[in-house]
Amino acid sequence: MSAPAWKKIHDHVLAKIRAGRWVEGDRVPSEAELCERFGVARMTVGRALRELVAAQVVVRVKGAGTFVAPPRHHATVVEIRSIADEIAASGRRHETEVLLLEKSAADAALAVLMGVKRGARLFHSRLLHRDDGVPRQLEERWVNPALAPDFLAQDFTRTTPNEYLTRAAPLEQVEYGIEARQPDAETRRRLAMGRDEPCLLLRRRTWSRGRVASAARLWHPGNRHQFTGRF
Amino acid sequence: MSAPAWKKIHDHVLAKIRAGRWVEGDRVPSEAELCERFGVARMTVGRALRELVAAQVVVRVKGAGTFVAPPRHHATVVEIRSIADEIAASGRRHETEVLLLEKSAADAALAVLMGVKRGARLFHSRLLHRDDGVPRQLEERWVNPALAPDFLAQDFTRTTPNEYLTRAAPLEQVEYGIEARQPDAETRRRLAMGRDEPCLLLRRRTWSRGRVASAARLWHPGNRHQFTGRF
DNA sequence: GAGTGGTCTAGACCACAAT
DNA sequence: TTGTGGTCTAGACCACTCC
Repeated sequence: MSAPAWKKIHDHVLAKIRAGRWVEGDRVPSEAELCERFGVARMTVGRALRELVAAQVVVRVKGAGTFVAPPRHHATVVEIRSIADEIAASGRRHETEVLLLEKSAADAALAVLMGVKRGARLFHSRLLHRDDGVPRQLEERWVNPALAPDFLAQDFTRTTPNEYLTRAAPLEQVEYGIEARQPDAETRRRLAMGRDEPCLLLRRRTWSRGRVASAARLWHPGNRHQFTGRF
Repeated sequence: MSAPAWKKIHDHVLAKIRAGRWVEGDRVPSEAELCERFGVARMTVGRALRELVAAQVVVRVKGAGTFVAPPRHHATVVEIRSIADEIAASGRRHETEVLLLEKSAADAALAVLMGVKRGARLFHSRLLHRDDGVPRQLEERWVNPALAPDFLAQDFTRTTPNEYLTRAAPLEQVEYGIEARQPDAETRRRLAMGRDEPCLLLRRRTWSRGRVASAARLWHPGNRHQFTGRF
């Protein structure tokens, strides 16, 4: 029925700080003081305070004490799931049309993007994702054959590049950018977009074993797609 | 010099899982087994495993055991910092121009957005953020006076609404959406944008003490702004 | 030197799951 | 019934900070 002792201490300290009774830089009672105040062992108090450190509510300095941390950085964290997951989670039907799946050679720009030599062989795919039949994402992707040799053999109407690459090349690092862009005529046509409608573009590069595994551009119709969430 | 015992156990288990030696659903050795294996007390093993739970690497079931968690959802996580922080972090100069700072009354749409009655009093601001003199963000914001009564008295050339609101109304929940949009003529002019250039729009609502504290629309020129990052 | 946090031990009692 | 994790105690040693 009742909460664990460490949780009570945790909540007690958190409440004081949230209520503004203790503010940034103030010293929080020491472990010894809290032990006496709550009648518990030091390990129990330690656990409570460790959880507050993890939550960035306090900072602890060995030999000095425990202090209220600066108010948390007020950043918005946006989680972008794969289009297939997102559509499936909404209970709608996800379909993929493979527009292109081929070998290609790196031109100057691609060579820089993929970290390979000019003329190096790359895999290249262009997929159209539909949501209950409505175009929702045009995915253009280049893949390093050394890291994902079976890329061209995948059936992307049944799996997604994302899923295959996650299995084939363990993810080490991701770089991304979100922009608003006017699409070219081909993209506009594929996504069935109106004349002045802009695209929401997500660029993403992934690294595996120290090399660029994949570079993708995900184009979304501006009036039919948003990256959303709450927390 | 040497890492704490709990950290060694933590890393040992993590390495096994990362290497694929133990996969989703596999049973991880019990606390008792790890105690013997590493020659430590149970509390020490417990701490190692608790950290792995926090990292969503394992799940623990009382009475049953510790198991490898499903591989983490392969989503892209985008962190959007406040424009002032972002510019300052780049070592450039951030300036704010206050275009508007006033009381207003909620129309039908705003009443729904802010969760107040039609005609209720709201605070309204429109700020232009510049990056070394170049317009980078047009911020339009409505604020619930009950939660941030001193909003109109702030000097937003010195602080930001974000900073003030963080102090005044402790953040409970955030809802956001990112879209690509054509700006209206006024926005295009303020952001010094070209004719066909789209905007990257971030909408955000924040809750405090169970009520909507603030609703904002942050407009960014599509060719001068991206949400970027890597991890 | 006194106070503080970081870590660790060797027990213990409990709730719960599998058998 | 046995094994599991969740919690807790009453000590301990150490490294560090502040005075």
